[in-house]
Amino acid sequence: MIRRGKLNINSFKLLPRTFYHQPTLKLAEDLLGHVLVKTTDEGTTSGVIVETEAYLGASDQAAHSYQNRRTKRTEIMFQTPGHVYTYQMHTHCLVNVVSGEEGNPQAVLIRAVEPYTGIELMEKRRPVKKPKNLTNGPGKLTKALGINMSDYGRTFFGSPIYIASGSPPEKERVERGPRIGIDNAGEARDYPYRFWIKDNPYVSR
DNA sequence: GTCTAGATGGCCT
DNA sequence: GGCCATCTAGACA
Repeated sequence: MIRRGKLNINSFKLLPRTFYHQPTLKLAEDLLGHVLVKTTDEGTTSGVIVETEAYLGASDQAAHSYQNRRTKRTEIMFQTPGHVYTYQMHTHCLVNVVSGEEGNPQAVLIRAVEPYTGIELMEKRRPVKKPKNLTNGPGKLTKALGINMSDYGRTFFGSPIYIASGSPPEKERVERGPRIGIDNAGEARDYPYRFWIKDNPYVSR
């Protein structure tokens, strides 16, 4: 059970690096319920991961690393799992967890989180009328948590951006379906690589 | 160098 | 539903 309200951030328990060494689709599902944390000069904010998408690299037309395309941007995807892959999309920054063993450029996009700690700071960074609009999208959550391109290439274990152990949902609370916003990715458009926690109000759609 | 499309979000009608 | 901000990676010349 995740505790609400006041909480000592020192009680966050880092997920070990071994956690990231598993098949990308399983990692995408297993990340649900864990806690994405970011510490900056302004303070610490965190959110429970409630929606993810897997990008399977070489064979996945929707992935930046399709056909093992190796560029300055995708370089980090070729590294060991657990690295941070951030990139700019229009006016926003999106955050991914690098997956797949070294040389296999896969990743998991974090599409939505449920605000957990540091909510005041998040609201200061991202004033919203409806609470759920704080973090119910990949560009929204990065702004609320203060994640940006300076996080590119870090790891999720032992840096200002990390993932702490939370409480994964029951298996029957996990839903799966096609990814969002990749209409021009050929047949990859319909691959069911998106995972989310059923009925969670912070899921993007 | 130039051009284009994009794993989005906010505001408009 | 539509429009567009804002900017960079990637392709091509």
